[in-house]
Amino acid sequence: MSLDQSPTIALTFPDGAVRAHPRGVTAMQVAAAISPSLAKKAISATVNGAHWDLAWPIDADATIAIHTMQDQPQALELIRHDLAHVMARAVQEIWPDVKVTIGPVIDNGWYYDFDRAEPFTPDDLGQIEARMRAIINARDPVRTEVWSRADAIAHYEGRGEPYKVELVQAIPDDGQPIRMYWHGDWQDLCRGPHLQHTGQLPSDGFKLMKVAGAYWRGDSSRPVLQRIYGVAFRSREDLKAYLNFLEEAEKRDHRRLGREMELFHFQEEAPGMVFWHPNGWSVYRALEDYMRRRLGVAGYKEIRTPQVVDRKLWEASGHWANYRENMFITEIDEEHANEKRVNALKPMNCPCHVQVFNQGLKSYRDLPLRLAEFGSCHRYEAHGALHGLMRVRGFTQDDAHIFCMESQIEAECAAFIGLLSSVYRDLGFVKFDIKLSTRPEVRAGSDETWDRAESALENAVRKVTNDYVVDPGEGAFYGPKLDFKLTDAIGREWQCGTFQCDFVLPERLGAEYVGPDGAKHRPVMLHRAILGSFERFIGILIENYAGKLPLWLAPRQVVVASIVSDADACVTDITARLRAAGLRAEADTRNEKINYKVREHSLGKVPVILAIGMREVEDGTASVRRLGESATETVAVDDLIDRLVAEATPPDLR
RNA sequence: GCUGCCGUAGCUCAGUGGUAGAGCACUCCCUUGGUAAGGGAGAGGUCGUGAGUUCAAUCCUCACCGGCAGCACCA
Repeated sequence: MSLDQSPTIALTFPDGAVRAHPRGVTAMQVAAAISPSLAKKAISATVNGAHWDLAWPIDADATIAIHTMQDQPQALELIRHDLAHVMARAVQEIWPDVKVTIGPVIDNGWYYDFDRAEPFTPDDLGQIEARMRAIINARDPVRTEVWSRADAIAHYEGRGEPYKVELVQAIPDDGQPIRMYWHGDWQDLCRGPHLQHTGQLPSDGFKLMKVAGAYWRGDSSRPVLQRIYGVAFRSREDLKAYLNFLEEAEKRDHRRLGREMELFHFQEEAPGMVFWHPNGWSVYRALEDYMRRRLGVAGYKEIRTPQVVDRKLWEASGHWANYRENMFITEIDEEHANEKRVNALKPMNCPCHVQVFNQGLKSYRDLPLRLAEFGSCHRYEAHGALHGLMRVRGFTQDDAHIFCMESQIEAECAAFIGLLSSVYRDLGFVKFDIKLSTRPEVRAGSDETWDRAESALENAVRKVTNDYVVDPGEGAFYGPKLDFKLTDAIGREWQCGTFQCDFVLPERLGAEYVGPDGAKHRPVMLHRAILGSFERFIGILIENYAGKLPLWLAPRQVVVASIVSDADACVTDITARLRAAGLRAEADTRNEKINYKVREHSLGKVPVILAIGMREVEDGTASVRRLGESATETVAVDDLIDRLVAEATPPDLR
């Protein structure tokens, strides 16, 4: 032990001030030295960058910042964390035989997993919330103690808490403190930090949301626990804002809008497969036509490959060994087949694309060769994974594979990022994040190859932005990859685009080209997609726009509605002219009032409603009403058609 | 795939151990109405499927199918 330590340490505050304090001073004492009111309001500190409990001692010179509820990230972290404990305490007070496990902070709140024979009911949640409020109102002081491993294990064994025993045992025995956290006479294992007392929690800023089963430690071979989710914010207002956000998300649910807008449906006989209706298919085709043009301009060649392929190809590609559980396997009915062959519906397009590449001898002069396919794929996804258009079993990707030399990866990647950002912008997404996933532990290819591929991707990204994250070890075994996550109108993130290097498949399927040296070489294969699957992307578009798609994507762009039946002929005529001009227009000459028609088409998210009464018939005009606006405008039909045609032009053709 | 909940008319949902109801939508009639629901009448379901318990099942039990939420999965 060092005996020549100075009895004081120097603490540096955010404003640059430096103050001397006794060695071992707590953050609470530091706050108190500044002012009694700060001491009262303080919730935690940041000491040398670490989130620090007010009660923990500081043993050396450090930078320090004292936090109050004004400091949102720290406040939310503490509130959610402590509420997890308060909830666990409330549950054990009500049901003493329930066993506690873990309760981490997550986005917007926390959860806590309990081992209990019966699941919690919604009534239980109300009861737990009430007990939590009582604990908060009791303003129980919080204190932490440092225990030895042996004591902690003995303690939990004595209390019959096997999960906690397992948790303590899992803490590496490297001298890090094992902290016990107490409020009142209830106690939990926790690394902290925590609030001063339970009274600092917002008694009306949280809500228990739902109950779900969850595996202990996420392992599907281990017991299922009862998980309770809560959300928490600093105030009742923030909580309300969040609940409103959830309501907004619910209103945008593409499954509901898909029904209301008559876009698509699902049914039992084909779970996870979309039945596209005329309206939905119209959106699909507008998007596909757009992508086809963009890919063509970017130098891709479109191809089409089989959907049902003999298992031999899947064995060669490695899918039969690694992906078979997710594949739809077909067998030909023996009565009708001369030979019995086992086929599979393709879950991916890449092996077929290599077959196209392999036809004819390729020269380095052919590279890069960019083969695109709107490839219809099928994957047997687990029942529980299916979710509307977002997770389906039959889908179509905007897929393409670029066959190139290693030296071309960087340029191809840069061009791809440029294309992707332009496409996202056209589709209404202004923000997206990039993630670079690098070599995993188990991988194919030499370290030198990985070095070059990773830096090619990184260099390509850097040409566009320095704002990207690296996820070490998360690459595929066959090569590094970039993932692109876009942000929608209400702040949710969706991973859609991807760019993956593959050194393995060309090898497995024997792809080669003749180099300048006259010898045969392996091409690198780049898997890439911008939208991901059309199905899922359309789901994202619907939710992003809350159904109010931009005119060029809207299934019914214009509805022409008569106000009186004497205007019906004129409505039919205008509709025909709109269609002749290339617009998707419908006539509504039903025997209904204009109010009724306007309401119905507004709910159906039709962007433009034209109302035609006798005045319009006589003047050759139309009364134009835009979705979401109550004002109308009367415009000459000829001008209107020109205007709408211009507006309905896809962004790449403007 | 796992846990929990759910499955009644096209949609949203109510309901009962003795073979079912509402609102909207739909059809017809009246109404010709100027920008988010005009009025009236009518039609529509063997209550997800199969088995069991029972004198009797839409209702209770079990299995299966599908959906929802979460988990796991997303080579």
